[in-house]
Amino acid sequence: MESKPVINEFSGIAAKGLRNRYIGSLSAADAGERVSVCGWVARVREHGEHLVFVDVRDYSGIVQVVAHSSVDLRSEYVVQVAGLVSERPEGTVNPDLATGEIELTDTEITVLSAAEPPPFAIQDRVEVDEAMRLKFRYLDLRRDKMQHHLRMRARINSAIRASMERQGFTEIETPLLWTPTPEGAREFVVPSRLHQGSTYVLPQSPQIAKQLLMVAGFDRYYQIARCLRDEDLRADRQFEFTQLDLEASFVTQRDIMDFISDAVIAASRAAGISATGEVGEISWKDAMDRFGTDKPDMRFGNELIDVSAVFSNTSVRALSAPCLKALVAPNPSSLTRSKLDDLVDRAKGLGAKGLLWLRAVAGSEGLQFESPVSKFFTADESKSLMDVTKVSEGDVVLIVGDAWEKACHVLGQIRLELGRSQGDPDEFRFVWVVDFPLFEGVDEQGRLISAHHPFTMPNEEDFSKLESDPLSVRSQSYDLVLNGWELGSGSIRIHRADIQSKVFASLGITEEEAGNRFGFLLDAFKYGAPPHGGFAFGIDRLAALLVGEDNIREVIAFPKTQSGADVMTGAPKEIDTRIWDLLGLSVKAPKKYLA
RNA sequence: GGACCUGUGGUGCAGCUUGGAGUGCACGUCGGCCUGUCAAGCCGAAGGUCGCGGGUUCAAAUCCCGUCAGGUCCGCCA
Repeated sequence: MESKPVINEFSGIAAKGLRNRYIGSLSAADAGERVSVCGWVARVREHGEHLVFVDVRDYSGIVQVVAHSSVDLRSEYVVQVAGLVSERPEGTVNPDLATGEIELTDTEITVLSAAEPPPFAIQDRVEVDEAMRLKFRYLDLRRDKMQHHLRMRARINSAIRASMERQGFTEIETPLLWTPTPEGAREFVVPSRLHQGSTYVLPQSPQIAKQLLMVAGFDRYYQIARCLRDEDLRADRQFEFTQLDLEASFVTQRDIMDFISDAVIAASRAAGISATGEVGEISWKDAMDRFGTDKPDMRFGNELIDVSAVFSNTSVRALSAPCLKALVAPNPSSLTRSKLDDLVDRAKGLGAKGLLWLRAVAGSEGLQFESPVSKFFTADESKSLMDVTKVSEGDVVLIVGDAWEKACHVLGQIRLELGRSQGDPDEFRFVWVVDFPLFEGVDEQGRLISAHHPFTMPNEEDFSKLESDPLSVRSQSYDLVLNGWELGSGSIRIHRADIQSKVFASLGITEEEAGNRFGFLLDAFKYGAPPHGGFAFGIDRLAALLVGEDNIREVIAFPKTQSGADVMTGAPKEIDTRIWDLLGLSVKAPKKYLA
């Protein structure tokens, strides 16, 4: 994508010291003025010793500097150039350059710092291996694209802060050295020197701290917070990430959703995206039914269709399943036999027993299905399948039969795979996913598992089912999704001891266990806890999507590789035995040296 | 823990299917020429542990096994 420089409004006056202008601010209107700029040599074009062009770059732009004697300048030298802004001679204007109407003449060039040839060209158009980019991140970041992305991210942050402040939120910092909680994601452990054998952990989120702030009476708290999770990395996941974290008291779910919607729309505007429209809304059940995922990409259709009823009396074994989901594939002509076989493998890889495909072709008696299984269909089944899927000639229908959630999930993944190219990269479809189940299932010991966390308030209409039918209880929790990426989630919290006890009981958490794990929070709730709820969304993800990237590394200055290494610093590194001693720890032989 | 893709002068790539001398392209670097270029142009030169280790073979960048690094995904993760 094209990256335009993000020039802060005050650029023009901010230039001081060794320069009085930013390069991108120069234009024909400045002709005749002597200016001083600083930057890096982007390119030297020497036409003999009497005419040399030097392109000098700062983050805001590039300008052509003219010299009439040989210069000892190479790429990436850091220079200060004093010169006269001059309109270019007739016929030499460069329309591809923002400063293409002018050049600096009568110049005095000072080398502030010489530079070795860089290991790769500092140009957007040069693709560089990821490991190389990360090893020389300071050079990678010098490129226009990365300059643009990080400066845009700063603007997004700023817009989010402004939105929060406008809505009456107070920014409060919470500890990085937190207490271990035997919950969910793996925590980064920080051994204590003063309390040997004990540790702090780095927070996975400020969840508990912000609820305590509610008890404390800070009724609208927010923080742009670093969070850390020791889980395997992905394109949208780093160990460290940044969230807009907020919590508010005396509010409903709707209030929280409005606060957040305001912030993300403001962030989008800051990123130059105006056409976001309203934030949509869909229930979790609908999202699963129609898109096969709780984070639907709603930029394109091809929704899943329930065809269970069509084959309720089928003799085909593959179709005898609790739930049958169908998808009319986009671009059916591209689905060759081998592509279809790949899809079958993909479906199996996702845990499905199989994937049936049927192609609608013109036959002697109108449209008919062509497929390895279609001959086992009754005429009624064929007809009814055509009706419900609304196929026309050439279409391919894909069917997965399984338990409801599995069938939805598998076909939802296939939908994404086939439809991804249909999503308009310039469209931003924010959507709230609401009415999540309170429990996502049961563990090996038959205990219910929290879908969000154990303080999530059940939907009031479902209170009565907590004991009788807990899996059908909906929670007051909500996710924000953008173009198929989960940006974040939140919930209204339980602030009443009686409801909390019931939920703990459902989760198989005893009073004693609850006390051990969350004692200080439960204690706090005894002293007057306001009804409260909150939300947190990933700014890395939001920023990546808003600048058109599909990997959050592109909006993080110094990210880790997928194996969690920093190839620039070499972290993580083994440390000296003395440091372990100081912490009262010893280390077994590193795993890689064990047989 | 698992699946797949990638690794070849400083950079990006081709070569690998079907083994035959480190072969090729573009950029960069170094030297020379060049007074209006802007991814300047022209001429010339230097630059290689084909990620690493092992195997097969008369012969391996190429085939096989292992391993390391980077990436995408599953598991994991809100």
